Amino acid sequence: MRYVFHNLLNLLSKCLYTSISRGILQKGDCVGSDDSLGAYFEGFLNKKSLFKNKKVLLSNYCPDTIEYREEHMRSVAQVLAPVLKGDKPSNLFIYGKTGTGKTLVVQHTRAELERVAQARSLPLKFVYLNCKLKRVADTEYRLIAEIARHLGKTIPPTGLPTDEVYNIFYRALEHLDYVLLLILDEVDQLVGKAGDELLYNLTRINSTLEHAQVSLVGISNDVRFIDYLDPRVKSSLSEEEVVFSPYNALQLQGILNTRARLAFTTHGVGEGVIPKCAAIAAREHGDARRAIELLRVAGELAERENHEQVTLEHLNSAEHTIERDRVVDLIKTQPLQYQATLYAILSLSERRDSAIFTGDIYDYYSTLCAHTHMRPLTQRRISDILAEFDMSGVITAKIISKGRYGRTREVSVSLPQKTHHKIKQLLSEALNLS
DNA sequence: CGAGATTCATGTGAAGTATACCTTTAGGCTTAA
DNA sequence: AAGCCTAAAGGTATACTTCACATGAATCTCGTA
Repeated sequence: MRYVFHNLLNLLSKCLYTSISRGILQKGDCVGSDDSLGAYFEGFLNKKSLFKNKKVLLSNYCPDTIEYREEHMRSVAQVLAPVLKGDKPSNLFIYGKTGTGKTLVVQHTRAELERVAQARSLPLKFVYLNCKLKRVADTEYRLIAEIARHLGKTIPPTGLPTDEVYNIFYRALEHLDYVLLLILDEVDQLVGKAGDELLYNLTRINSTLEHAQVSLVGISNDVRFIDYLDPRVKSSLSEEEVVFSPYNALQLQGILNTRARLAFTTHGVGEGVIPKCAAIAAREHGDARRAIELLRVAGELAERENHEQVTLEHLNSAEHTIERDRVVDLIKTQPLQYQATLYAILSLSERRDSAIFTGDIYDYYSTLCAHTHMRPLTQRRISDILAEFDMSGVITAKIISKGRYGRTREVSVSLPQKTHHKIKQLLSEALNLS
């Protein structure tokens, strides 16, 4: 009971936070005294909005048709279709860089299947999980527990033996008597942390189940990921494969145009904004999600400044805001010790131009801990934390040997200067530094 | 001069520990017959 | 006697620590030309 409550609280604070970072509530938005507040709201309501329908530009929006992905849709649908006849479809594996429409295509197919299945009351159940989410689905126990929760079981966050969780999961499945389609987004992250035994277990489930059937849909950003797997897992997981290639600038433009038409008022978007937006995203390996986000943030900026149109300037400032928001989101949710480590790295990196090594970071971190009366973690642990930051892309760490002078990680921050400052400030607040 | 040994600072794996949480069980208390 | 509550016992996952060994190129050493 207590942890249910806890989860709820967590969820609430997350919601609040995301609305702030998305610019729905702006920290600086408050106006003068209470008297003027009413007037402000009136004005806000009367103000003509640039947006016709902003939802279209949010990252969780699912369009009716997905442009330039018809073939992929068809392949995915082909693989999953047998589910409608109550057969177990082949396991499916999907690769592609971020923002190439993988998740979108899968979600879309899933929604369609669900619709058809519901209309004919077919025994079909989907579970979609993003394995990257920290403290949700990043270990074997948590993943299985999370799936079981989707099947209507309550599982404590810790305390049960893992086999027991498996058993609960099996029983829930048998009970359901369904075909279960398990969609694991960003599996590479999971396997990196929890090993591939977990996937092996999942692929083997069917042989122990009598009534229910499970099919896996794995989604990965890393194309080489499949090579690291145990051959047994590899062969059964990728019975079918679909590869998503990045969008080119022209396609991005097409996508943006469609969305913009839905989202903005007729003359809401200025000349050349969309091509520029597409160009920026194409430069970053054709990430459509970013392109759309960019457009949205630019629109929000324009609106806040009471502009009639989104202009190129808005686009430019949006580019900075976005990168920051992404990293801020990531960092805000990190545990305190991680934040302290990152703060140490940032401080060191602005203090000097030469490379930073693990030892320096640890020294700085230690004094930082002494300052804030935190119990410092050991160097061993910091080493692991650095490796994790490297994985998530906030820093770049390369293990180098300095010969006589030992072996270490050569760390550099992969953030633009402007972001760098903001983040550091944010961290110093979080750490209660003055 | 060059091959091999040495060295340093830290990477990395394995095992151990603390903490938070779970279920089960046993004992004590209350209640109703 | 049955039912309920509580605390203790016994168990697990996770984050972290401790211990011990692995790494790999710059540097040192020493034999040789």
